Amino acid sequence: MISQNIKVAVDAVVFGYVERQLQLLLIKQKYGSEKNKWALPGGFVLDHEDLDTAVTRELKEETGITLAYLEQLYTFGAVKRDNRQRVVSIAYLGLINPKKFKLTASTDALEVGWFAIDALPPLAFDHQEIVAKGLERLQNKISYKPIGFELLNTEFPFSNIENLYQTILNKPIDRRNFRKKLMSFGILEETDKISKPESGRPAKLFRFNTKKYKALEQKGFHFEIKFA
Amino acid sequence: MISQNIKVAVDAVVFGYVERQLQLLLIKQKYGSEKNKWALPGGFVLDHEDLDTAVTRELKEETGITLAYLEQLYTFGAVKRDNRQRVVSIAYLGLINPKKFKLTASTDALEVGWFAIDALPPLAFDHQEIVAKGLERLQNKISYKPIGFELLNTEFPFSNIENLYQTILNKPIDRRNFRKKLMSFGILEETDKISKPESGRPAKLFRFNTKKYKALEQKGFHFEIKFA
DNA sequence: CATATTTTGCGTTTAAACAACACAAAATTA
DNA sequence: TAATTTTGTGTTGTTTAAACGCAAAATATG
Repeated sequence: MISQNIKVAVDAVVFGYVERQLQLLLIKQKYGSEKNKWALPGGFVLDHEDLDTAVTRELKEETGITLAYLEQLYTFGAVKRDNRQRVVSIAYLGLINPKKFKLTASTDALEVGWFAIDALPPLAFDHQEIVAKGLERLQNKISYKPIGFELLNTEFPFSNIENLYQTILNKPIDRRNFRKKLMSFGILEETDKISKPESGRPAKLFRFNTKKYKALEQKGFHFEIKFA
Repeated sequence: MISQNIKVAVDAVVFGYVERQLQLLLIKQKYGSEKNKWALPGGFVLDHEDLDTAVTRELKEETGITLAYLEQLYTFGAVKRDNRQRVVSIAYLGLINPKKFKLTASTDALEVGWFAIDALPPLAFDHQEIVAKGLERLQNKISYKPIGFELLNTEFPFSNIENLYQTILNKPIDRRNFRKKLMSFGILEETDKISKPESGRPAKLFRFNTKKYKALEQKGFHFEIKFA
């Protein structure tokens, strides 16, 4: 067998959405050459664990969070991306509603925090590039997969999903056409509850019906939202 | 630093298109537990080389081929995907016109060959899964990126690209609508040459204008072909 | 208490894109 | 000379997208 000296790591680009802001989960490095810099949660893969298991474990350890949505993003393997040694990192994209977990820094991390995506601190290694890739994936994917709901409460006023799309895509969309289109899919069900907003008129609460979506998908249905 | 015993490899899912058939490039393993089984070209990454460099090198070494198109596909890292030891493999998707290279097996490969995608031999490791992922990516991507041309000659009759789409998507498409749509983009230019078919009427030869496409893309143009 | 403000919740009209479909002309083969 | 294969256009009805306007329900304001 060949002799090879490459380490394998995983990193997670985890997005949250709070108060009309897209946020990114970061930790402050405790050790290493990039000590005290903010970085993506992640770490080395154990010999006996699968890649997604490794991300899940690291996230739990470093931030206390368990994701609602996780998918492999891209693998970063440039020779000099880490100056200490050769590290190939498999990046994952994760989504979570930040309200569902309290952040708890621990083992490898001094601090943990949510940062507005458009006001990130300087990041360690090539993590800026990884985040860019993650954001790009998210922006593309919400147009053809209903993953945006992972970022919201189970029950939400329609304006929430509408604002979420505008925030993530960073452009205005027509409320009326958006609502018509989304409702036409039949994957949102109306609850009998009403929101109590801080200002303005109360709104019906909706719920994303995962079962219905899966069933439709099975029948060849293809979620897709286009924007003017 | 953590002690870790994982090897990093790359594998290539390389597609070719010949005579209305989608083909896959395979090599017959010379060594190892999967000796004499067919497998994807690939191998271990050297400590000092980037991932895409590694794929390119391995492909050249094992098959003599240099790709026209290459993109990262997905990373496969299940603990037991290789029974000898832990190997994480970054898979790449490649496209080439098989006519452009003569296959030359060498160092690590007993034989090299093109196989019709719907008549593959049993594959080593989890390579079947990797191929499935590659095919899925190809099928999706030709709908929104003009990568199909990488599989054709520089100059080709229109029916070639039309048949290519039907073959890859494995379903019939309406010739008239397809042609109208594709021509409307203005990224195909007509040459003054005429094909000499083996049967039927001669046809104008077209050429994909990469420059024009890149320019349009810059201006926000989005290649997309939908099918009835 | 009346009025302004915010936000919700529809609905219409026009333009563009898609889907479905037919037939004649240019070559080769029989 | 006729049959076969393949090319190369159209047209029309249907669906979807784009661009709009406005009234009602609540809260905030003076």
